[in-house]
Amino acid sequence: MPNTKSKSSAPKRAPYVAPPKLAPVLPPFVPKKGMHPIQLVRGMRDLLPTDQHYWKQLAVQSEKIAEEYGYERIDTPIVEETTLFVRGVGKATDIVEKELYSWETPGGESISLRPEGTASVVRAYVQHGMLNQPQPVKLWYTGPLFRHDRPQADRFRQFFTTGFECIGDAEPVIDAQLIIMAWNFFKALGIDVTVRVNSLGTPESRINYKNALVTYFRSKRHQLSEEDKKRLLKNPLRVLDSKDPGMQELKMEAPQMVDWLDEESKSHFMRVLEYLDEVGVPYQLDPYLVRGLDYYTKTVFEIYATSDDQELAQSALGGGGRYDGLVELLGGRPTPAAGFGLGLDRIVSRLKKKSPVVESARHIDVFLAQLGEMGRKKALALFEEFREAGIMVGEAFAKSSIKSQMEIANRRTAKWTMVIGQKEVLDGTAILRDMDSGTQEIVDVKKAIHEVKKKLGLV
RNA sequence: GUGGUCGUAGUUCAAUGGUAGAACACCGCUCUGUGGCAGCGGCCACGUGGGUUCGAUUCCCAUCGAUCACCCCA
Repeated sequence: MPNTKSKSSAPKRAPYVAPPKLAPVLPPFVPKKGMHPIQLVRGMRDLLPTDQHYWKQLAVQSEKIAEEYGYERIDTPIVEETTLFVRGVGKATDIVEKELYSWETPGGESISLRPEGTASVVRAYVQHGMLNQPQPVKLWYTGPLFRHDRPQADRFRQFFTTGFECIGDAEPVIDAQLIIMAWNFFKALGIDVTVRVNSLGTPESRINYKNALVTYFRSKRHQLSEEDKKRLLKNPLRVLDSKDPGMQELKMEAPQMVDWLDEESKSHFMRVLEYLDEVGVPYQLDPYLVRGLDYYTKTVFEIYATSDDQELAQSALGGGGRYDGLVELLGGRPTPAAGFGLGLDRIVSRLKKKSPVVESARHIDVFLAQLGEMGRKKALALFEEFREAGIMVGEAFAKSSIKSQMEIANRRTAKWTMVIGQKEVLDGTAILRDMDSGTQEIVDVKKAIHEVKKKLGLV
């Protein structure tokens, strides 16, 4: 090391460590016939350039809504300690029981790809002491989630969501405003949706209700299908959602959730609905709406595309609710909170169906066509000048025939094409062609930028 | 995770127990000096593995993937 005179304040140099031995050189990879083609891992997807503008639209809309309602962006890792989800989402939920991507690290920690966003945000809220900020703390995020489901149309193992979490206030107006936000999000995108709402009450009232439900259906056991008997054990509230035709009558007489809500939850729910009425956001009461995460309390809601056609609109575009117990569950002070998430993949899919036409070509002001090596050099340099002047330039420097360059200029709907060949370079000129009329003129190359600006009305 | 359907060029679709065609797209030429048109040419596929068969893209099995329902939700 030539560095002999080290400054006294400089930190001590770390002791020299020999670089690891290089791996033995492997023979070069030779493709063989019969090799299986490498393709996407099941449930994964590529977001192709042709679809990017839909995604961008959602990104813009998410940010806009967040700003309008005073939510601040937060990004949490896609990997968390497994315990976060086991505790937060609930051990017995499908999401944790069979859909979690978990593994053990070399260091022996059990970690998981996040299957939802709320737990991480609450973890961050607790860990960074956000309880010391003015309450409620309003946070939003967007990113990928992972669940090991069986894939289907609009159902992926990696999917993208945008979520909004409002932590630190118990008022029903919070719940209502979250629903209003979600409603406005879809309204701005021009997607017709139906909001379904329900109240699960406090954990205690929910348990009482569950027990009542189980008692009721047990007494009618002989009338239940095998499927529903299983459900009764696993998730009694789901029995009410059964499609079994024989169930319809039984359901009519089954205990209703509303009747088992504690007084506080009931009045909370009524007030949420009043607020929605006040703003004019339509909703459907859905007494069978249960969410797949244990942390929900009181208000829950889901958003579905309004199926105007025969398309099955059975998959929710978004959903959320209140989770008053979660902050405490994750080690924070008892803190009420509520939030919702939006399924971006499914929303993109709706947007695509709604307006499948795509205008792909990016806008360019002028296309630079070159001819011969001298022309190419000049055009390459000119491109930089245009770029620095803020003019959008198109080019195909790798092409040599003027014809193919004109074709590309045309395809990219350039209004102007500037042609520079050997002759022009020697003369210090350039040809400026109007692509609509086909007329062209010779301009001084030194004034080329000014000339183009003039044509574009920028000067 | 359970059950059903499906799997041919980049895309949309054909045909066939004797190894596959078209359209569009892409690349090139006609045309190193001018795009939208045209003509000509090129490129590219039977998801993978096994079985039956003289011979399989076709029939059978498995597998992978997609899709639908269940399930679940985003």
